[in-house]
Formats: sequence, structure tokens, C-alpha cells
Amino acid sequence: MEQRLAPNTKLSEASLCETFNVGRMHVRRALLLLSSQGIIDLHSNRGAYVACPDKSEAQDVFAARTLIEPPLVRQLAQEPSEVSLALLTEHIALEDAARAQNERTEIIRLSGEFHTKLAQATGNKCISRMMRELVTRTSLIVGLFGSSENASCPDDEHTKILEAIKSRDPKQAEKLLISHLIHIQSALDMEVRKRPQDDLATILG
Amino acid sequence: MEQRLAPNTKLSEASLCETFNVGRMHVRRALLLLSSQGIIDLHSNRGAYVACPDKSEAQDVFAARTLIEPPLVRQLAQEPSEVSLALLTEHIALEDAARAQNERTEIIRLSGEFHTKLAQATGNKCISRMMRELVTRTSLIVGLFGSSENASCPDDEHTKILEAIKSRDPKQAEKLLISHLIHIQSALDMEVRKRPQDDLATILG
DNA sequence: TTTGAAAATTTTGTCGACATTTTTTTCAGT
DNA sequence: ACTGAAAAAAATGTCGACAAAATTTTCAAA
Repeated sequence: MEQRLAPNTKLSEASLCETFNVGRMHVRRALLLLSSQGIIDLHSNRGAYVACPDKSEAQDVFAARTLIEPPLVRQLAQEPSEVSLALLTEHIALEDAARAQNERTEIIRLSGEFHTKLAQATGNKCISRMMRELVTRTSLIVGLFGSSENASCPDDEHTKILEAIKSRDPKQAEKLLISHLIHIQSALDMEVRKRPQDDLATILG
Repeated sequence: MEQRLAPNTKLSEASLCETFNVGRMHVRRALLLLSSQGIIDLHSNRGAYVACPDKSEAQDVFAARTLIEPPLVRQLAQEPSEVSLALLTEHIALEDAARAQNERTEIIRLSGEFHTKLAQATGNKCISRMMRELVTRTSLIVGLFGSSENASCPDDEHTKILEAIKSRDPKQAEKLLISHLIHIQSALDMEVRKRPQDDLATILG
């Protein structure tokens, strides 16, 4: 989620055991679950690697989000609960703080998490789970295909979406969200992918 | 998917090992994956049980489907591939055949699978996977809350949806699908749930 | 130096044994 | 009989050892 692990990074069981001080069984369980979420790939007899989505997979993720998020936000803007609005407002504050302090990994994580929280605001566990998975995979894709600069810096787009929700304006919220998704996509270059990379222990410390 | 295993049925590791002639490791892996899909519940130190969704969870599943499937079908009806149409047509034939021969489990399975195949027809792997999970859980819910008679017998509703898609009529396809979903829901009684039940080995043979 | 096959090492996959927890059974006391 | 605590049985969780596969290294020949 924080893009600290580059796609194709090998996740060997031994390293993970050492890093997290747990037995192989726990590591294997975790890897199995992550692979079921499309976050890592499990190659038989060859180990686990951070997933490296190709163009087609990336398009599928965005198409799925384009299908789900607009009706989701529309619905949310119809009758948002006060609690949800408060949580989202709080989240925006965190995003701003992270941006102010220029904390790259934090910005990336929170940036995705906003969308997860939109889904949580519906109060629907299925939808939350689906969005969480889609957002995680999006993070991977942005890390792979994103131009290094503007790596998912929607600046105030989240703020505007939340404002539309607050003013109970479904049409506007949906419209802003759609253009937000398009904006994220347009910052990607699906043809050129970055270099796969290396050393696990160094990264996770 | 075929509703042969009632909610709350205990799935003990030993039984599963015997039934499928595999080691405990394989059984445990399978159980973990099934639990990640919400099909079974894993209680720590107490084993695996077929999930028994409560009213709220059931509503979440239907709300998720109501959110996703209409735009999905709308999109599909805009430009369906010939291959997809052929597959769906073929599927309807299977459904009719099963109904003609009155094969209960087959009817139930195919009935859900139609929706999965609608998702597959979009060619989007994410969407397919999400729908497959939602459909599976729906099957469980219908088994739990459904009045025993008309257990998911949409008769010709699937046929009509497919016809709307064939005639490139997104609005109509969406409309039919929405009422289809409502129809399924209305056959449920969320208040009265059926008896939890028993014996695994007998059922799976 | 380069190539390629064989050996050595490392890594993953599977199984069985044991510890822990839960469930069932037993059995004494009311 | 009925209750409830103790004992027995059964089930789950975890670990280490070994087998199988993949990767790296070694080393001889071109």
C-alpha cells in the first residue's frame, strides 16, 4: 500500500520469518491470503513475488473502480450519516497534514485510504472489502506505471468530493469522482513500466 | 453453491481429509481461502463452520449486487461480444434442461452461475471474481432465508435479460435485472431462518 | 574467457509428532 | 434421576524434520 515493495520483489519465506519473528506457517498463511487478493503471485515451487500487473490487469482494476465507485458515491451523497462525514473530514485533515510535511509514503497510503473510507461510509461490509482490495491493487499499479513526480497527488480533489457529499449533491459527487478516477489514470503510462527490484530485508528493516 | 451444506454445518478437518483423501495441510489451506471469501467461518480453536449470514450480512450482499450488477449489465448491453452472447445462450439452454429434468441442485447452481457468466462476459477479471463471490454468498442466503418452494426459480427472467442484451438495449437490460434482483429478495424472509444441521460425511459422500 | 554439465546449496512443499484447547464422557454427591 | 466437577477423548494449532524442486556455485573442456 505504501509502495515500498516494488513489483516482482521476491518475498522468500526465510526473510519474512526473520523480519517478523514468526514461524514459517504464519508466513505461508499470510502469503496465501495476499495472493488471493492479487497482491502477490505465488509460483509453485518458486516462491512469492510482489504482483506485477500487466496493462490488461491494470485496465481491469480501473474499469472495476469506474463501475463501482460512481454509484457508490452517488448513494453515499444521498443520505450520508453524520458519523461518516466526520470520519471523512478527519481523514482529509490527515491527508493535508501528511502533504504539509511531505511524507511520501504516508501521502500515498492515505490517498488510497480515502477511497476505502468512502466505501466504509456506506456501512456495507461487502462493498468495503471489495474497495479495499481494488485500492490496494491500484496502489501497486500507480507505483508501476506512474510518472515518478505526481505519484497520486490529487491535491484537493478529495476535498471537493467530500464537499459535494456534504451538500447532498449526488450528481456533483459522482461527476467529481469520475473525473478524479480519470485524472489518476491519465497520470499513468501503461506502456513503460519501471524496473523490477531487489532486496527485501533492507526495505522492511 | 448447490446448497447441499446447510449453514453452521461443522467442517472438521478429519472428515474433510477422509472425504477428499488429502492431508490436513491441504484441508486447512482450502478452509482459509473459503473463509476469506466469507463462505465459511473460522473460529479460533473451534474449527470451521459453513457461514450463517445474519440479516445484516444478507442485506449487504444484496445491496452490493444492486450496486454492481445494473451498471454491469448496462455496459454489457452496449457492445456485447458475439462469443459472450453465445456462451450465455448456451447457459440458458443448460438451465432449461435442468429445469425440465427437475434437478434441484443443478437448477440452483446454474441459476447463480448465470450471473457469474454475465460478469465474465465483460472480460474483466476483477469484476468476474467479485461477482463470483457475491453469487456464492447469495446462494447461501437463499438457502437460509428462502421459502422452500420457489428457491430461486426465476423461470424466464434470465432469458428476458439476455434478450435485452442481444437487442443492445442497455436501459431495458438494466431494468429487467433490477427487478430480477428485487424478485429474488422478495422471496426471502429475513426474520425466520431455517434449522442449522448436521452430518458432513453423509452429505458429501 | 566462455560454455555447460555436475555438485552443492538454498528454498519450497509435505508430513508426522506434540502441545494446547475444546468437547465429550464418566461418575460421585445431592 | 439430576447436577457438576474431574477425567478422558477428540480436535485444532504449531513446530521441526525430511523430501522434492529450484537456484547457485564449481569446475572441467572447448
